[in-house]
Amino acid sequence: MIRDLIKKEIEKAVNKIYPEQGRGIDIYADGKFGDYSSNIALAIGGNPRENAEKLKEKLSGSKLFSVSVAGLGFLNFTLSEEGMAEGLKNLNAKPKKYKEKVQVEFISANPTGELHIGHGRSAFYGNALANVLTAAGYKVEREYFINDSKESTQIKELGKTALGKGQTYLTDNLKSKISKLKDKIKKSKNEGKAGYLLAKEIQKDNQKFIEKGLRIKFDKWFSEEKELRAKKVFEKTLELLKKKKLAYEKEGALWLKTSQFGDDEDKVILRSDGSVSYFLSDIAYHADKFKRKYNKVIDIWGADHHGHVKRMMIAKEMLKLKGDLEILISQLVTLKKGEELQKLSKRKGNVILLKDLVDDLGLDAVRWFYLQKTLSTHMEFDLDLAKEQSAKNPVYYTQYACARMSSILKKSSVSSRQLSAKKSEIIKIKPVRNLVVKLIQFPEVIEDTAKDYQVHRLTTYAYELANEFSQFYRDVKVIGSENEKELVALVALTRNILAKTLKLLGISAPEKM
RNA sequence: GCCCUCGUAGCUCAAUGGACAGAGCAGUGCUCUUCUAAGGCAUUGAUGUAGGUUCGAUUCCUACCGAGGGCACCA
Repeated sequence: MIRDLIKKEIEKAVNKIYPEQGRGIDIYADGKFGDYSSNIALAIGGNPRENAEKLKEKLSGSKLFSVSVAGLGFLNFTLSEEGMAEGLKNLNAKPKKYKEKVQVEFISANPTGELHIGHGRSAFYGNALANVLTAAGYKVEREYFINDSKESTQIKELGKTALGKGQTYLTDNLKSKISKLKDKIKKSKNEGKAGYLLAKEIQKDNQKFIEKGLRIKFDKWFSEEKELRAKKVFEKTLELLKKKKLAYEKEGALWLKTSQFGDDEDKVILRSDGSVSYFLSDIAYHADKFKRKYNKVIDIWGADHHGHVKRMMIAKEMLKLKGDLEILISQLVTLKKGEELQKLSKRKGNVILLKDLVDDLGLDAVRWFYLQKTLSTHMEFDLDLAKEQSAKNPVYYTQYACARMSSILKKSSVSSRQLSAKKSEIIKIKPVRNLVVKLIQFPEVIEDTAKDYQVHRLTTYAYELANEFSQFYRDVKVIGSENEKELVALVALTRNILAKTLKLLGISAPEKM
């Protein structure tokens, strides 16, 4: 990565001039003042401007860039042709491979109904994050947890509804499922069993929607009933906790001493009727996950579960589970009351289904709509607004650029070859240079995003790349140019990188629009 | 009451403690005999309030105000 190479050179210079200076080098791509900038001279202490001048002198021998000092003492780097050639070479290099196994668990919606707009966030984000981690070289597994234990309260509630003893979760859709399963439900002896039967059907539909409708593939669909309850993982986990003397009985229930580890109060793991609480189930689930030897487990939870994060971390500590656990909180999507929503609320109990949104706006637009925002943004969801925005969604601008590139590639009769910035005439053209600089940033974007999980950076990058291309498109005629061969190679490369970026987001890169 | 998020332009969102706070949409004014005008150019416009730390704060800390969420033997 060109950024790393510059960083190394800066480090060398700093170590020589300021050997006592131990801190890390800050460098960032910033098109405003140079291709890359660093504020290291400000961080060293003393006179920043003088520091910068000294560093500049040391760095000015580099083949990769030229340096200038600006403002308070910022170092600005402008890539040379050799520097750009180096950057382009990196684009074709095989990505690093890490041994680390990472699991991303997301959506995990209860099998009691269809996915709504809140689930969309976790769905698209989790999928894109898993894609980015894969691209960064990690071994990634995607998992979906199905809360289908016959013992769980909600499955029992669902069972009651199935048996005609309740109304919970009842929708038209559910009614027809119940009538289809009528005979089987009759035979089931209790609410848990009836609920489980029904949950299986609901889950089947949800899985189909996720795979076909949302185009998200999971490596494992983890059934709480089959993998935990039936295999007695709950009991085993309980034994372990008891052995560690972390559980005690009170008022007929079994409690976990979480307060000893910093929680506000202890929590129930076994209810007085002997059933397993959600907390114990989750502890058992995470014990199972870490037994599968992931170096890192990433959970994406809704904000309504955030209070549970601390407890989960405590439980992990108690069981001394090996590996990192990161729990990301996806802020809730709240509904804005509008005319459109009033209508929907009558029909569907104030819930907008993700399926309806995708049907209305199209998968690509919906994906972009969600992925543009950080996970921590409080989204206020207004269907009218979403509809209005989808028509003007920057995703179309980005895709349009793809279509234009395809069109050029189709029309040109020269065969493209690999692009090199060295010995190249076209790199002297400003819009070409700008485009190349943006292309070079691609691996950096992947690296940064794999590190901080800010997936929305990719939408920004895709848009910026499309924007650079649009300016190039306006100013540089490819077909018929004396440099057509090189320009075609540049367009092909740009298309490749833009399509890759979109693919990571789960968005299509159309040939024409 | 306690805890967690979040308050940025008219609207929806960006911004590793750094330079002049960026985009899109909306508004205003230009621009189509063009490799796709779903385009391009210009322009108006913002950090909730009050302090603190720092050479430098949208970012970190404190208080307040406002929005959402959580404080179960629900998940």
